[in-house]
Order: sequence, then structure tokens, then C-alpha cells
Amino acid sequence: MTETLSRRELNKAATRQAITDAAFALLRSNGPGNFTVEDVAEMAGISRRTFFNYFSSIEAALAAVTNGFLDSALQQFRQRPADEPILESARAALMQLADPMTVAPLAELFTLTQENALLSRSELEAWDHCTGQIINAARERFAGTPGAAVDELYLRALAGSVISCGRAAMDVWFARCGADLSPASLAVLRQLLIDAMGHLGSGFGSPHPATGTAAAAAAQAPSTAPPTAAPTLLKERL
Amino acid sequence: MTETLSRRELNKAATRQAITDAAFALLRSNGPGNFTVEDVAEMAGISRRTFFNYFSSIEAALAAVTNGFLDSALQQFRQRPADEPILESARAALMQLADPMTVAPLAELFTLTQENALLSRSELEAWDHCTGQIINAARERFAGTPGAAVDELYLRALAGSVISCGRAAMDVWFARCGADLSPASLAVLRQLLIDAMGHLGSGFGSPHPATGTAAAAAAQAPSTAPPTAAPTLLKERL
DNA sequence: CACGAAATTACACTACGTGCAAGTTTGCAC
DNA sequence: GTGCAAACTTGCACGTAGTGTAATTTCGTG
Repeated sequence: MTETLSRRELNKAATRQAITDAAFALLRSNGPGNFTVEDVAEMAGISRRTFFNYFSSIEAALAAVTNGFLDSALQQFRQRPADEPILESARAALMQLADPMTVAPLAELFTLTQENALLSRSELEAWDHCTGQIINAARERFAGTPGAAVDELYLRALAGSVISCGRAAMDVWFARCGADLSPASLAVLRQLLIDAMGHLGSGFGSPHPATGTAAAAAAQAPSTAPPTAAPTLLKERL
Repeated sequence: MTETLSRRELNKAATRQAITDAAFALLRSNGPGNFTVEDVAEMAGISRRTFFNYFSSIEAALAAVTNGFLDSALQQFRQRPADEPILESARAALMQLADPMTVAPLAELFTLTQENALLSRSELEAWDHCTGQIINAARERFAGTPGAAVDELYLRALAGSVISCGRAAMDVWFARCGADLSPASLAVLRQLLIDAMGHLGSGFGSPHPATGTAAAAAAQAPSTAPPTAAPTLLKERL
């Protein structure tokens, strides 16, 4: 998979990474909105102008994390067998990503951005961009089937709903577990994703489809609550 | 309903309206990104600084249209009986808004923004903001029921999916009908909203739930296609 | 090494968004 | 009406964002 990368391409990739790392570090230390492009460029060892050659804004540089996550989710989705129910494909694709390596940067970005909603714009764009790609992927899949023409409304409603459920699961997970990345916490996330897809697949018939949900999974490892994390921002049950 | 409005409040409302009108007019004439805050302020008869006292950006000023639409949708939702199935409430709330007076500004904003995706950011924010409000509204409704505590995941997944389906319906509608606001076109929109909610309510079981869908509604009045409108941007069935 | 392509950089410029200190309008009491 | 306080508008200044451009450096290739 790793093609022959020229020196130029390696340099560009390294610079790109250095920028996001620097932006991330400054986000950690200074908080959102309390540092400039010049700060990022200096920390990354480049000029201000070069920064803009790579990213159009600080938000875009940070959104690279989210975009990477969503891109790999999409990659997983494309690898699912075409005859599988599409909701099952989506569920499986999201499931593959609930491992520490993948969610760690995303979870930290969540912690740092949700406090100040300044960065949420690029996050929204990233989710929206991914929705568009899912629409394309699903369209291609359905185009392979024999019969009728693809129902564009179905595609768009489905893709949007899947993404919304994924977001809902992550929001709730984060409200419960904060930046906790322990296996128990990830088990909660997995179950939340499963539950959200279950709701979607059953047409949101009942708020309580079955016992043994994420709440139970959390109960199995209740000691993982993050006492030192930022105060819970999403009201849990009120 | 109309309370006693002081002179100050009237002036502020008028100024606010003048700003959005000016921004809209400049968007029409110059296209997105081709006019400045100073232009808007001048056309609205105020200073640049005052503009920023009302809106934090041109995008925000234009998003007032979308926000108004979504707020009234939310208002409709809150008025539905609490014992109604929640998806039916959502469908009914969206249905109330498919009249020319309400969708006309929104449709025009769609035409002008979707060409250049510069403004889509605030649009996304507006949709997201509305999602949050629907979550709150639904939470309040469920809190009134006797039994179990509210399932936050259910709320968020549901609200996000409803909004996504509404967006999908509007996207498809716009791709088909452009800025056409004729009764026939609005009938298509209504049917698309019904179909999207139907997909959601049936768990996206089949791409073709029933005949007599929006395609048929469009066939009943095929002469309403907008020949002069901007070229279709969403690929219809491929 | 030398040459061309690609990347980085410095510089200049417009526009954005905000703090601040005026000036102006509105509401209210006397 | 007069006076006053609060709310609103305005002009100014300042730092920052983002872009065009031309000069400079780095890299691949003959």
C-alpha cells in the first residue's frame, strides 16, 4: 500500500503533520482561540505563509484529525460485502474504529473543542463532508444491484441519519466517559453505536428497545468515571 | 401575541431586518464572497461597526433566514400533542412549513449558497442549532411521561436523524425543482418530507417503500420544471 | 554540475472582528 | 419641558486572517 514516496512527498507529509501537531499542542496549552497562525507556524518551524499553503485556517488544520477518522470509517464501509444490509455495514464500519489508537486523538479534540464552540464549525463540515462521501459510496453499492434506479432521497436520508446516529453515540459517550480511553469506556462506545444503529434500524419505535444496553455495559466497569475531567457538558437525563 | 414594543425595540428590529435585506440583495447581485461588510452596512444605512453589533459576520446575517425557518419548525413541533408518536409530530411540524411564504426565502438562499459552498458553514450551524433545540423539546416531552428516565442516546439519535431527513428532502427537492415555488413543486416537497419520514419510521427497510411517492407527485405536474434555473447540482440517480 | 520544477519565504494589501471612548437617541421621573 | 440614566450608534485604532506576487531555496533529473 505504501508507494514509493519521493523526498518532496515525504517532506510535505512531515510538514503537514508538524502543523497539526503544533496546532494541537497550542490548543492544549493555550485553549481554543488563544493562539494565532503565527504561533502555530513558529512552533512548526515554518513561515506563516507556508501554513496557509497547507491549511486555510487553524480550524482546518485541527479538523484533519476528524477527517482522518471519518475517512477511515468510510474506507471500512467500502470494504463491506455489497449484499450486506446497509445499516449493518455502517454499524460494522463504525465498530472497527472503536479502538484506542483511532479514537484517542478524536476524543482529545472533542474535549478541547466542545468547551468553546469556536471549532465546532470545522467539525460540522467534516461530518457533513463524510455524509456526502457515504452518499456516494451507498449510491455506488446500490447501482450494482439489478433492479430499479437509485432513490436519491433514500440515499441521502439514510446517510445523514447514520452519521447523525454516529454523532449522537459519540456525544453521549463523551458526556459519560469524558476523555477516558480505557477498554471499559470503549466498550460503552461500542454499545452506544450498536444501540444507535438499533434505534435507526427499528424506526425509533421505542426509547427502550432492550435491556443490556450501554448503561449496563457502563455498570460493568463503573470505576472508569473521569473525576478530573472537565465537567460534563451534556445533560444526562433531564 | 404582539406585545407592546417600545420604540427602541422597533428600531432594533427594523435595523436587523434592513441588514439581512441588504445582505440578501448583495448576495443576489454580486454573488457569495463578492461583497464586504462595509457594502452591507452602507446599503443598510448604518455604520460598519453597527453591523457587528447585530451580527458577527455576513454569514450570520444571512443565516437569520434559515434560523427563522427552523425556529418556526420547532414552534410547530412544540404545539403537537404530547401523546402523538414523535416521528408523526416531526412530520407534521415540517409539513406546516411547506407553504410559499415560508420556504421562499429559504429556497432562494439555497440557490445562492449551494453554488459556492462558502456560506454552507453557517447553514450547517443553523441545522445543528436546530437539532439541539429539538433534542431539548423532545426531552421535555418525554420527561412528562410517567415511566423511565429519558434515554439521551435515543433523543439525540432521533433528533439528528429527523433533521437529516428534513435536509435530505430539501436537498432532493431543490435538485429537482430548483427555486420553483409553484404549488406543484411544493407538493413534491411535501411528499418528499413524508417519504423521508416514512423511511425513518420504517427503519430504512427498503429503498422503495411504496409507489405513489414524490416521483409520482412530480409526474402529475411535469410542466413546472425550471428551464432557466441554475443547472442541477445534485446528481439525480447516478 | 546544471537546469527546471516545486516548495518556501518575505512583503504588501484588503478585509474581518473587537475594544474603547466618544456622541446620539430613547425612556422615565420630576 | 428639563434633566438624567440607560441603551444605541459611531469613529477610530489595533491585531489578525487570508491572499496575490515575486524572489529565493530545495529537490529531481539529465
